[in-house]
Parts: sequence; structure tokens; C-alpha cells
Amino acid sequence: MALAAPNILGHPRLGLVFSKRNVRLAVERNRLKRLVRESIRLTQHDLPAVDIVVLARRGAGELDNETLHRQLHGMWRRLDRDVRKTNALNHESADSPRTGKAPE
RNA sequence: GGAGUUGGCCAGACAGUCGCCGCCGGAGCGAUCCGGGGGAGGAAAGUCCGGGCUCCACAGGGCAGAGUGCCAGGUAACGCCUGGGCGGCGCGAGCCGACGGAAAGUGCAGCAGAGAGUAGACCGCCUACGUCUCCUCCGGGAGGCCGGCAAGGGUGAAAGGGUGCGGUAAGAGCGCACCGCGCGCCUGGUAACAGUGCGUGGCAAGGUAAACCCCACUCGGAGCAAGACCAAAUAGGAACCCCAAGACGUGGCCCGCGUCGGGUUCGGGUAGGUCGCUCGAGAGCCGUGGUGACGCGGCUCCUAGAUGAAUGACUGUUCUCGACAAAACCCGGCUUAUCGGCCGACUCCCGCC
Repeated sequence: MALAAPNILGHPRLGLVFSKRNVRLAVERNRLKRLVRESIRLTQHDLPAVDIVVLARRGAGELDNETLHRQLHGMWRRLDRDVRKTNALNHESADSPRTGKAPE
């Protein structure tokens, strides 16, 4: 799961929350963090300027690399789409919602 | 060929591209860039012991508390390791053992059973001694009382050495022989301990000490969030200098009384940062002493150091298709998890020559 909010840095920024409670083994936690970082690294230029916090749900450690990459890629696409949509709305209403939420 | 015991080792490999964290060299005022090289484990785990290191405490001794517990050796130290002893398991190679003390004291133990601890008498055996009754062929016999015994049966996880002979009323280490046991000596061994050794004791009072306890030995506390250094903003403090005028409160007002300033420097200290942080009881090879753990000497090598915490992703080739699992100050152990593979030594069984 990921949470996102616009920032003023001009580029995306990543936060990671992988609790011992949801991912028991240190090996799995490190692997997940590496995969998320790698995914962001490869797609950072296509992402809007938002702060993203990625959280692990219980059982995330059991997914293999290929599945995770696919899911992350899909998540970034939907995030980009949602941000574009809210920006368009903002231009119309000049109002700025603080949080855009990307689904899982 | 099969079954097994034991010691050690490995933990996918190679190439390319893009990344992450240190280090070295170069360029740049700098941000940073370029090049080179390094980057998780045998258990990094559990945090159960031991030590180094750091800070705190400390004249000496005792008590309390905790731990350890056959002997010798190894080690910085250990609850670890090696060798040995004893006991147990296994045909064997081997494996397992908190393995000091129960005649210092206290405590604890369901059921069964007469009795479970200064032992005991249900069944049973005996009637010698003392005494009573009856019978008598006058030798004695039968029965009772008072009693004796613990061999046999029975209970139990466990009932106060075992076997045999003597002995006796019946019995009993009551006596003897052998076996076992205790104690002393001798011999071997550094010792634990062992002995077909010599002598001695009739045998000496169950179990439990991971129950209290006794004996011997060991142990100060806290931990890298230890500890050291640099050091904003804000608030407060100290010293010196400046102004000694003004502001505020009290009051109708003045006097009076109370409170307050500005600057510089310094010290403590928070955020933040730096160090501690990896060259070490270090690794490899060779030699050497030792049964071994291990020690000594020589040569060579430098081998993670992060701080939200770094090893990955993708592609290709290949194999036996990859288990358990991530350093956080360091090291020595123990314990636990683990797909599979390789090497050495040994044991038992079967077959063939």
C-alpha cells in the first residue's frame, strides 16, 4: 500500500515503512526495500513531484520479485494518472486538496 | 554392495548493463564528476555463558547473594575445548552423563502393605526356657498362657548384603567359606582412580542435595543509547563595561518604595554533527613442540563499517536448479534453524577372488 501527497521539491520523494510485525525476517524486509527503491529509481523521471510512503501489508514478504515489480509499476501508473486528474481539477477550482491517495 | 559412526569443507558459477555504501588517486572554490578497488554468515540468529574496551565505585576483612562441581591440561577467560577416570547404552566404530557430600542437621514421598525408617509381624515357623491343664506304659505326649523367630509366602519402585554349610526349639553374620562392601596399608598412576595385592571390620542405620543445607572454588556495577569532542536557535546563569537617564507598578500628585536595561566575553548544555568504528586474543602458507586441545617461530596478506541502516535489478550462458537466514563495538564458546553436495578416517553385515 502507498500514501502520497504533493511536495514542492520538483521531484518525487520516497518513504518506506516495513514493520517487523508485518514482515518478520530481516532478509525479507531488506529485499522489499531494495525492490521498491529500484522501482522508484527506474521510474522517477516519469513520476510527479509527490511524497510517497510505501507500507508493507502482512504477507508482502511472500511475494516474488516479478510480482512485486508488476504491482509497483501498476501503482506508479495509477498514481501518475490520479495526480494529473487532481491537477486538472485544481486548475478549474483553484482549490488544493492536500492528499491524493493511490490505491494498492 | 548394503547399513552405520566420526572429523573437516562448500553454501550456485561466469559475463554484460544500470544502481547503493565506504576507501584510494585525480579534477574543481564548491556542489560534484572521472578512474581504480572493496562490500554480510556458518550460523550474521537466540542473547545463554566468558573476555577485551569504556565509564562509575573501591583501605582491608567478613556476611549475604549468584554461579560452578570426577581428575589433569589448554586458554585472555569460560558453564567452552582436549586427554584421562568412573557409570550407563550399543555386536562394534562410537555415543551419553550438574559425575562432591545422605553416620552434621532439617524436610519430603500417592497407592498397596503388618511394617517406608531409633524398622516391622498379616499368613507362617517354633514351644527350648517359665507356668497351667489333661493323658501316661512314668520314658514322655497333647493343648493353652507368657513368649521366641524373620527362613518361606504375600505388598510395593524400594523391605536392613548374596550363595552354601554349620548351628538352633525355630531362626538370625550367630559362626565359617567364597563373592560383594567399608576402612587402613602397599603397588601403579601427576591426579581422578585402579589392583588376582596384604590386613582388618560381621556389614555400620533405604531414596531424594536441578529440596533446604554442608564443603571447595569463582564472581564489584553498568553497558557503544558505553564514553569523548565540536556546537546553533531559544531560555536562563556568571564576570566586566556602558547608562546612571528612562520605562512600568503603587498613589489624585510630588517625594518615597518595588521591578526592569544595553553591550562584550565566558562556562554548562539542547537540536545537529564528529570520533569511538575496525590492524585484530586477525587470516593464509610453511616449519616446529605436544597423544590432543593448543603453543612457538618465519614469510605473506589487509579482508564490510552502514546509521532508516548499503550487496540489488534486468539480460544471457551454464549446472546437480540453490536450504536456513542479514553485520550494528569487537572477539572466544554454547544452543537452535538448515535443501543439498564434496573430502578423510573408522565399524558391522553380505557376496566374490
